Amino acid sequence: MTTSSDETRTGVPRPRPGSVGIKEVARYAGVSPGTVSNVLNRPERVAAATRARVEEAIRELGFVRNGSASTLRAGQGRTVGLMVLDLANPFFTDVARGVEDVVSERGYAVLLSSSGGSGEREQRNLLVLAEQRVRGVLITPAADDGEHIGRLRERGVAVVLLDHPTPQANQCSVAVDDVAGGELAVGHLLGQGARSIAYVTGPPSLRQCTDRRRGALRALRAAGIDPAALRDVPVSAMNARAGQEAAARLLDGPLPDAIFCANDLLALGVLRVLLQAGVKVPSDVVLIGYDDIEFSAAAAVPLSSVRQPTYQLGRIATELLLDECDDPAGHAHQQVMFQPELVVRESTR
Amino acid sequence: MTTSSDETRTGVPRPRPGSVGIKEVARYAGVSPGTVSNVLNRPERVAAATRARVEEAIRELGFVRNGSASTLRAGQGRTVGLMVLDLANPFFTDVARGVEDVVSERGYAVLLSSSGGSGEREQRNLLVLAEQRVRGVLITPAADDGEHIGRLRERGVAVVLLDHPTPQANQCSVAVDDVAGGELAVGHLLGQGARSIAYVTGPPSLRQCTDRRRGALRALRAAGIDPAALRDVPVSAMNARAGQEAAARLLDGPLPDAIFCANDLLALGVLRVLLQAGVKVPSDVVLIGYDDIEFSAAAAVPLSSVRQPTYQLGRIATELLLDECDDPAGHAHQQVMFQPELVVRESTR
DNA sequence: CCAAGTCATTAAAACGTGTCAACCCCGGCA
DNA sequence: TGCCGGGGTTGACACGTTTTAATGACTTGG
Repeated sequence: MTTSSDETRTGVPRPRPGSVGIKEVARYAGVSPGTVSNVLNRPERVAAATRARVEEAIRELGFVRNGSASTLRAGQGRTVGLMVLDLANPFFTDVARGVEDVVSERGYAVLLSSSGGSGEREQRNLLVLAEQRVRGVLITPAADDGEHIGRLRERGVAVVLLDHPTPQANQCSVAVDDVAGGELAVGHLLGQGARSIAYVTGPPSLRQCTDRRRGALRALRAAGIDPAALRDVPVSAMNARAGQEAAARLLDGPLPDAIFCANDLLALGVLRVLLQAGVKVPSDVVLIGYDDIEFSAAAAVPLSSVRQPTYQLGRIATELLLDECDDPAGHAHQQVMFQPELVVRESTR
Repeated sequence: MTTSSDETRTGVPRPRPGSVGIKEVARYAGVSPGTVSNVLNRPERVAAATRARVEEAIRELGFVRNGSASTLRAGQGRTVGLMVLDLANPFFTDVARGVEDVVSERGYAVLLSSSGGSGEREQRNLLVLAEQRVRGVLITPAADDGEHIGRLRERGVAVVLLDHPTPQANQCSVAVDDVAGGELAVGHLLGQGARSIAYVTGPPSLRQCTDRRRGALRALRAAGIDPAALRDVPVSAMNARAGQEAAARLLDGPLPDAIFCANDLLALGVLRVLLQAGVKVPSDVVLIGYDDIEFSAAAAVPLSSVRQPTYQLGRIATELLLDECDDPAGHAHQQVMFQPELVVRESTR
């Protein structure tokens, strides 16, 4: 043993960190590079004593495996892509939390991307993910065509649709029944005596919006009410500001009995403007949102909403994805569909 | 020109997508692999005609560059890591939005990681980032020691501290003055007549919490009030649930005049329990949070808070990071410090 | 004591790209 | 005509790892 910090007990000079590769580790431990690789990837194949020596060398030299080289040679890496619609929406960040937790547990890494609802940006970012050779992609599609998503799968990238059901049996999907959710919401509004309902909704290209609308109509039909009782109030984004604009437009004409917002961010924006205008919720208008984000319960008037198992959505989707990645042969595609749950609070009482 | 979709006009069979590399493109375009690489990396060096032919081949074959090989050979890739404290906190998701926007604009990709405030998890995830050979890391440190962060930098990874000031001139940091923020908040509370103040705060390992506390004490001192007027109410997490627990504890004893929460999530939790217990805000207690997240304005009692330029924080930090990555030599480290802003709403009026 | 295994280790060949020195072609100049 | 120069292009090697077939040492059963 020497006390010099630059020399090992075998007299091999220690390379500067960053340039230390499997070879240096091998030399330091007195084995071949192949053995070091075995220690990293199939520890059971190497004798306990040598393994210990190699691990010691790894620690001593501060070796960290070069993921690029590994991915290149092995043909597959340990990263997955996550493409969401909107990072500012707690719904998606809750999903992302679930994703990140699972991914981190299994030693993977997650490449984050946001399409912002734009098909073009989605496509551009998917290209970046493809270049990075992600093993799989979790995606809430912005444009419905499934064009470039299909291409991804052809390239051998596992894809799980996130918050997006699919009838096709050749892929996994995890979603919540938005039609049922819309029906729950509007059914509840009707039960509270509402007869005219405004539906504040994002662009029709978003499946979530149209599905919730279909559910709303179904509830009306079930109650024997003219579907015309549902009036669309389209907005261009799904955030609180858009909700404020929607409310301003609503205040221009005669108020409906009830307002159903396609998500809670919209509802919070609507609520704010209504209260400022002196409209009482729920006595003048009843209001319900969707997603049941954490903040809805704490709103000026606690918001009724439709709850989705958001965090679980992210977890399950990621588990499906990684299962497919880790064992593509023995993997059976699943289409998971959760049922939403009505949460009644002051805004509809 | 032939009509077959499997053959090109030159009769070269088209390889299946996924296995098409720079070589296949080269053969298809009738050039050497080196030229294709030049088209990708230094287009100006190749004649317009050949460049067009290569680009055509790329499009035709659906070639996607293998990022791993590229990174391996070039020694550096086009990904950066983002390590946040808590994905469920809108503060960090706003920051993440700024990061993602810039990163996406510049053709980079972002590896997302969350430490959840745990130094151990932070270290584990940093290792994954190092393996992926990220070019840089944006990090809000969970453990203050700067131990493994230093190691990262030694490895040649650019590091920008996010929401974390540093006195050291050898690195970039972007932060908001938390001491000033704490002073603003408590100064305002004192101005409203408060003489006893509870400070609901997370673990002392979080710099944000201790800095805001220092600011609070400074405000007390400036007003000539005994610092003992500030009572700590420590909680183990920085979310709404922890806020609820803190409020429950507060309700056990005599209520203070005012409550200062280390962030808005805590404040929203506190507010909820107070209202349920019949405590009136602001007449019985005044309440102020920190961060001014979007939802604070829409709370049951609109919440006073301390606003930070969150999205900008993410943008600027990323720009600094990428500038350093793209030109390490000509890069001058900067320590950016934003000033927070008091936002007064009903909860303190 | 030998044949047949078993187990641990090794050497060498890939993986797909970037880089760099060498090379070729063509026009201009002496 | 010969030479020079420079833009365009090429070929081959290197990056750090995984993998496979082969080698060697050691055990076991006959």
